[in-house]
Amino acid sequence: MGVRAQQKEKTRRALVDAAFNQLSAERSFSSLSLREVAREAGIAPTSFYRHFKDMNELGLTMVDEGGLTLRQMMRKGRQRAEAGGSVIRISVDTFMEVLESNPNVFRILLHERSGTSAAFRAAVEREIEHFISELAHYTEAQANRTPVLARAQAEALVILVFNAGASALDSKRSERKSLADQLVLQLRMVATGAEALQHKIDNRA
Amino acid sequence: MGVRAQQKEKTRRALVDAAFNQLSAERSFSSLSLREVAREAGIAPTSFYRHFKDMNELGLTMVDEGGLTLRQMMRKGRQRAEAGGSVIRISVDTFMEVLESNPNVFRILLHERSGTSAAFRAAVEREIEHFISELAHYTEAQANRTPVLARAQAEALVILVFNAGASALDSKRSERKSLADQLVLQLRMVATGAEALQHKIDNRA
DNA sequence: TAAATTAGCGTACAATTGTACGCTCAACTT
DNA sequence: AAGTTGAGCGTACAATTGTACGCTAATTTA
Repeated sequence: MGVRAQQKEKTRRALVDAAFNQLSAERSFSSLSLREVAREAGIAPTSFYRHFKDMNELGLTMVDEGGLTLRQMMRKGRQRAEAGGSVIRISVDTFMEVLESNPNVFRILLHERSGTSAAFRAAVEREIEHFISELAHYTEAQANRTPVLARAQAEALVILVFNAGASALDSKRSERKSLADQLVLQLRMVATGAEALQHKIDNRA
Repeated sequence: MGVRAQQKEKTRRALVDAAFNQLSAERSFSSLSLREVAREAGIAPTSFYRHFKDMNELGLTMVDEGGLTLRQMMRKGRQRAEAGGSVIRISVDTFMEVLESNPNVFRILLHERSGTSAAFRAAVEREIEHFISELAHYTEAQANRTPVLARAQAEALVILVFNAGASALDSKRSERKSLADQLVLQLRMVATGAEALQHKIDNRA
């Protein structure tokens, strides 16, 4: 890569990083301004357009990147689980760790999921869909579920995890432990229920 | 109530209604401007302050009102259920109807739940808490659950319903049916799972 | 009836925003 | 070596925003 392209990439990263940096519990993506982001990235407002068509394009990039980051971290966690132990427990724990180290990555997904841009909502949904189908395939094979059931179960699990994540963002570390416990209980509930429903179907056949 | 107070109340309503009106899939509360709301309500921007300290106060009012509306409609639906039939199925159906007739009421709750104002998030959480505890008490009595279990179950149910509501807002009517079916399946999953976990506890004792 | 209150208005202002336009100059291509 | 490209800049402008301030006129209170 030439010197020029390298520098451009660097600036682009600075923009993305600046935007992620400005996210917080009090600041959503849609409240960021092009000028502020450019300022923090150290370039003139108008130079922003050399990298993104508009703020939306930046945002969608962030969603994609964020989803990828999250999935990678969760996958790493799952490898840890293969050494033995409850998959549910370990997954919840890694999730909570990810949340702690990358709150803004999770924040943008969480917020834009119910945001005002259809494109954003779709992008987030796509990311979540990755989680769901990964999980669905896992349970379909592992627990011998009907595809429909596996899908419904996986979706429920992911939703519950995301929801707990949202609560966790708003709570002190001391409260997070019981939050995680409650989440584990709920996930077991779903897993057990799916198991039972599956048996009912199997016996009927 | 005097003529004066009556007129004031009327204007206040106009403001709240105007704000609800301006909500849409593309427009969240935080993107509304004081001026626009005042314009639609037919008053001067500065007159807004005669009714609310600022936009936040308006928004919190809307969340409270919205939560109340939702609960009332759901309660009405539950009465219908008492005539017989699956509680889950009927609740899901009424929920979907509520969603169709009052999308913006649901929208503000959904959006501000993961919004940028701690006060808003807390207000929404309070409203959701109403749903959860109502439901928890119901199952605790009805199905003889441990309080902890009843609580976890109720929370899971509500979360899943809310989540499906969010999806429903984004889908055409034709897709809503299968969405409702999937939701029912998930709710049964949780109910069945809770039942099983409860038995496990009971037998251990 | 006289005095006090107050909903609503109009004017005004400082901030901030997105972005159009044209320039520069370093990097790249031929 | 000569010519082209394009990242980044500075200036400029029109919109829109929240809100301070003081007035009017109708209702309420005394």
